[in-house]
Amino acid sequence: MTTPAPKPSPSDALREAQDRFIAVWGQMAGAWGISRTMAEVHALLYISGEAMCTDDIMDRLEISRGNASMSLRALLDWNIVSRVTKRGDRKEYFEAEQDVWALFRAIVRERMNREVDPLLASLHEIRDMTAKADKGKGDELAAAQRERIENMVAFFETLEKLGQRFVSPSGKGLQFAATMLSKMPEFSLGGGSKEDAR
Amino acid sequence: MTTPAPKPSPSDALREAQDRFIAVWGQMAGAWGISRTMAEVHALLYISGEAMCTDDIMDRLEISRGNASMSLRALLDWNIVSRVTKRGDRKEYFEAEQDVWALFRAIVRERMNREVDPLLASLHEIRDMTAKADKGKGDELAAAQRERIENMVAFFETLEKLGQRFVSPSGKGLQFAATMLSKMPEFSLGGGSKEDAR
DNA sequence: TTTTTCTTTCAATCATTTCTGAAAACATGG
DNA sequence: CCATGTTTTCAGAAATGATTGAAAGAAAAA
Repeated sequence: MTTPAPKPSPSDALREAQDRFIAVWGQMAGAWGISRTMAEVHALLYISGEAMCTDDIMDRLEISRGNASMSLRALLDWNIVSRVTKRGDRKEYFEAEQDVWALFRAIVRERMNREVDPLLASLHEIRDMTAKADKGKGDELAAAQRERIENMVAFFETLEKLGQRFVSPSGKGLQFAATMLSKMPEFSLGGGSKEDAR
Repeated sequence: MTTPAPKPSPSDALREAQDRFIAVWGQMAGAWGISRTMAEVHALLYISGEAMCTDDIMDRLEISRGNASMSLRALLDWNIVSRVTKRGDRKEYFEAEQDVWALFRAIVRERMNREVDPLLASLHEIRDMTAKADKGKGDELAAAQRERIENMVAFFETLEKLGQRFVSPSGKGLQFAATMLSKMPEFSLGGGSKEDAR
């Protein structure tokens, strides 16, 4: 026999739950900024918890070899999935990060690099362009526009720093802070006089 | 003369900066989960700081009337842009929220409603499916899968609560916390023994 | 080296999303 | 009521993005 100890296959109920999970995760693809299939591959690897090879994935998700290969490659780029090799087996296997917080740290890290950093760079340039126009002469419009950009820059600089915190090794600290913050019953800081729920 | 006090038009430099801003913001569209044009319309309204009518926007962005109308409607749905009317003018004008933090609170609010809430609902169902399969008998696979979903659920419940905080009127508090957190030189909480950068 | 097994690439195809433009709907003033 | 100015809708066109499949590339085994 070729498979002396075949991996135990999940019961039907389990597999059905997996399928739901994969579908749901696939729908969120847009939110993570990745393609549907990529998300589905990740979902499969995460929920099954085991290392799978390209063919396993192709079969289970009914996608082409090319698609599977490209999706896996992209997931590797995102540092969300890693390669593993099995002794005496030529194929490559893939497994997903199992720590949920680590997973989201990786996602945040990538999105910071791909989106926030370039945005911030552009915003700085735009601020300089506007500031130049504002130079000296009291141009109402220029001054106001400059302020609007300034505000935007300030926001993203805060976001950037927060992101770095979350992503860095001390990110565990932020994780802790987030958990606390989400659990605390209520708190108020500084200014609020009358607060009304919208 | 029909326009006795025409609005002062921005200098070329200013307008060029606006164009850059619009383009950059348009590229971020994917990140906010809206279409490119929608983002550009918002960018234009934000950076110009003034209320504009549909034709102004069509002309400036070179888009069709239909597109402008649909984008504006969507921006209104997101509570990111509001209608204003000018006395003695039949047209409708639109202006963007100018408070950057309020803008992002609105975005977070929408995304929570559209994405996180449904996801969490599905996740709960999936957890129950898996839990049922795990019922009683000590099925290794089921137990492990159940735990993976449990972790995911826990993460999104934390996210959900954090989001509610940020979005709620007391969100100003979180804004404050975020600003502090991003400025603080360094801090450590709880466990960290040896932390290493990856 | 040659064969075998597995992986990657990419042009063509397919699917989805976005945009247009013209028509319909709506509103206001005469 | 009609005329006029304005906004919305929506079927089809265009653009963009995802997927396939077959061929080329790599790497190990024979």
